Amino acid sequence: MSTPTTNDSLTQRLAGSGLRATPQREIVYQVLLERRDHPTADELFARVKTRMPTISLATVYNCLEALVHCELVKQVNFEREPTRYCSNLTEHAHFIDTATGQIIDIAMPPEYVARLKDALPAGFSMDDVELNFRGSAAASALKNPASPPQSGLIPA
Amino acid sequence: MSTPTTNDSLTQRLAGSGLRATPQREIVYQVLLERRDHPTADELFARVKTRMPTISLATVYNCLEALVHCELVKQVNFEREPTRYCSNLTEHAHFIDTATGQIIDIAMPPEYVARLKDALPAGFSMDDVELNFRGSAAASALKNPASPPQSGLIPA
DNA sequence: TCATAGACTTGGAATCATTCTAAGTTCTTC
DNA sequence: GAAGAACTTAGAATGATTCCAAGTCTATGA
Repeated sequence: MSTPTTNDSLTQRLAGSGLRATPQREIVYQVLLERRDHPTADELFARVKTRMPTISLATVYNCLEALVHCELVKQVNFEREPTRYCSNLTEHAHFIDTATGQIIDIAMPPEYVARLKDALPAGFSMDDVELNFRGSAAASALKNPASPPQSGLIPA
Repeated sequence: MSTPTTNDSLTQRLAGSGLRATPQREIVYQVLLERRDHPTADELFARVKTRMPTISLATVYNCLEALVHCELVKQVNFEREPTRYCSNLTEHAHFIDTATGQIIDIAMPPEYVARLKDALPAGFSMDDVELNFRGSAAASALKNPASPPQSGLIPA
């Protein structure tokens, strides 16, 4: 069972960049949406293969490139680890739990981003921010990151 | 002509981690201090070789590892580009000028870091932040980043 | 409906930053 | 000054990602 709405918007988005909606691209996107962790291309490849055993790793990379190109997916990098892929398109920071390696999205409301931007010295105009926290998250926060925001950032 | 103060502190710092101050480590550190851009291991290798032609790339990596270990140098990563090395130990953000690729340090005063920390939702305790801006910097800012801070961040 | 061209997929080779390895060199210490 | 540890070195190995060449699919238009 597929989700026509999602697939339609996928098709449209791809078409908007002059790209086609192929079964491979649909599955890769679908699988990425299903678990909102931050898989690497390799992990995604393993997940996708269970449903489409003939797909190749090169194709997973190609599909991800297409999805990134039409802005349905974002790439996330920490240190020099393998690139991770993220289907959360809202503006957000990342919290990396150093104990578990788990990556948690932390929503950044527009005011917060604006505040970051305002903090830049004169002469700098930014069009993108990247904010990564590293530390330890309470088990409750890891499982159910829904505590109320304190002053700007919102658990996602 | 060497800077005894710097070398002494280098020796002490290394000793503190049970490491020796070798000529290779001294030169690599020296070269890193001389130009406060953010060179890659390869770029650093090229600069160091002019003074010590026999040094190997592996040694440059080893020296950098030692310097990072004893916290005299920090590693900086953007996307999946080669790791860059930074001798600025004060807390700072990075601004990447998308036109030139130039990386500019933007000092983050302790209050600013505290503010970032406070913004985290309950249940998260951070011990490290990474803040990267991407955009375009005025030529004046690139050459002489000394304009007064507006609301928290300070050009470094 | 069929031919054609362009877009996609695929497996394997190539790339490139970084790490590993094994051998030789240099300190330290006793 | 000998033994052992710490370092350096060149080159091989690794691993994520990209490239390449060949084959397959799909939209178009005669």
